[in-house]
Amino acid sequence: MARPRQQDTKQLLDAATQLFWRQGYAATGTREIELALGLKSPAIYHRFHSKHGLFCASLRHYIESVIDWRIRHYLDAEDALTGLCAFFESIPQNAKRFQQPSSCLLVNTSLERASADEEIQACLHEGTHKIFLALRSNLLRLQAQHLLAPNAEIDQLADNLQLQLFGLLVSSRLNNEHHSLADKARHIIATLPITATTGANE
Amino acid sequence: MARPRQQDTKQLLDAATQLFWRQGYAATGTREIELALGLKSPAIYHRFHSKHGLFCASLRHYIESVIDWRIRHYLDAEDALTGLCAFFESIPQNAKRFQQPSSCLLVNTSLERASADEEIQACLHEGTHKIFLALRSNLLRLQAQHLLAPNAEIDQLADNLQLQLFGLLVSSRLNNEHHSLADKARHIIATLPITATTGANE
DNA sequence: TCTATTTTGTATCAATCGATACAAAATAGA
DNA sequence: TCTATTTTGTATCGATTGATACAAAATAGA
Repeated sequence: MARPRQQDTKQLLDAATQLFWRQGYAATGTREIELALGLKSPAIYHRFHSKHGLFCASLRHYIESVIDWRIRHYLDAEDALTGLCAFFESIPQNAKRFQQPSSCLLVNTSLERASADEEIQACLHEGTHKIFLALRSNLLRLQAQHLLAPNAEIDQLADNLQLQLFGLLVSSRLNNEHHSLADKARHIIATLPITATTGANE
Repeated sequence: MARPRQQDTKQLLDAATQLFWRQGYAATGTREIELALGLKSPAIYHRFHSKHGLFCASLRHYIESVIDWRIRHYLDAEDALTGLCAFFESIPQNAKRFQQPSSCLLVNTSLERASADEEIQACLHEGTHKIFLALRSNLLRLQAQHLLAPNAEIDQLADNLQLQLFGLLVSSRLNNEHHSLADKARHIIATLPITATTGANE
């Protein structure tokens, strides 16, 4: 009943997300978006209303693809401890593999837009809360396996792991090599209050 | 021998730094800069050559004013432990006092400009290295006072404290209130490998 | 007082910004 | 085949971007 779309929405959001992730919101112009998406601006505005709308859709897409994948693949992995370690170690690994350290779109956005509107803030809150819950759930599983002290304060610990995660992501964009990213990630894992090591790590 | 300046460079850089700190580089326009500095653009360009030049000067000014002041006032304080605690606690305190959590210009910039030019990268590296050295020096003093385990790996510890500092600054712009900023700061301090408490904290 | 020097404001530049009016293109159902 | 519906491209909008040519303003030294 209508002309078919040349590119489906997923393809478009993949490209837009990459762009915003690398360059930020303000530094990314509409002409550049046209090139990356392979569509002229009227077609883009027809689907997303505005640059702001495209950005919000990209944020949501980032959470549903990148964040959710990382949670499923690492933090929710069958072996909780191995998964948690791999979660942190994947950051220096990715920075090395893809050369260009792209940090995390949520972290980048939260620092770029101090006075961000409510829609963006809601996205950021949703994404970071998902990470917090996944870390928390992972730690609870560790505790159930008696790998974590039974009196450990899981919520505080999860919150602090997220803090260190953010720090690691910031560091990944500074190529401050007094200590390598991998060392930083290793230190985060090494200082976890693990009571015994029956599993994979060390 | 010449017309005197209406505003000295320090005043100008104070204003410009505030602006870039709050809004980032790309989102800050020249008209807005004119208003904040109280000078028309030709006068600004006469002194700083370009927006990029003004930004670099602001970065350096930020390091020499904000960063150096915080190091001197907190990390280099006579009582090393009290100073270190106050250093981390000042972040939630400032976020509360000034309402608008402005994070840190170095952290903001490192995330905004992935492909930043060498001049900016050099500023970022200098600033973050200063912080690292100050943390390291503080920890060495703690160790000399036998407040830290004699076998503690100071360099790794300082690096990790900087990581957590970055995380705290990111969190200060997300008003993620699952745990308050103050709780996060308190947790950082509480997990320091302090061997004894002769001094101020707890 | 006059001149050399520096700082500042007026006015404006081309380029790009985000966004849109409008019509051509491309399909599904009648 | 024709029509209703949706997607896309051409062309372009006014506004704003970073930046500059030029002259007026304001001092110090001669």
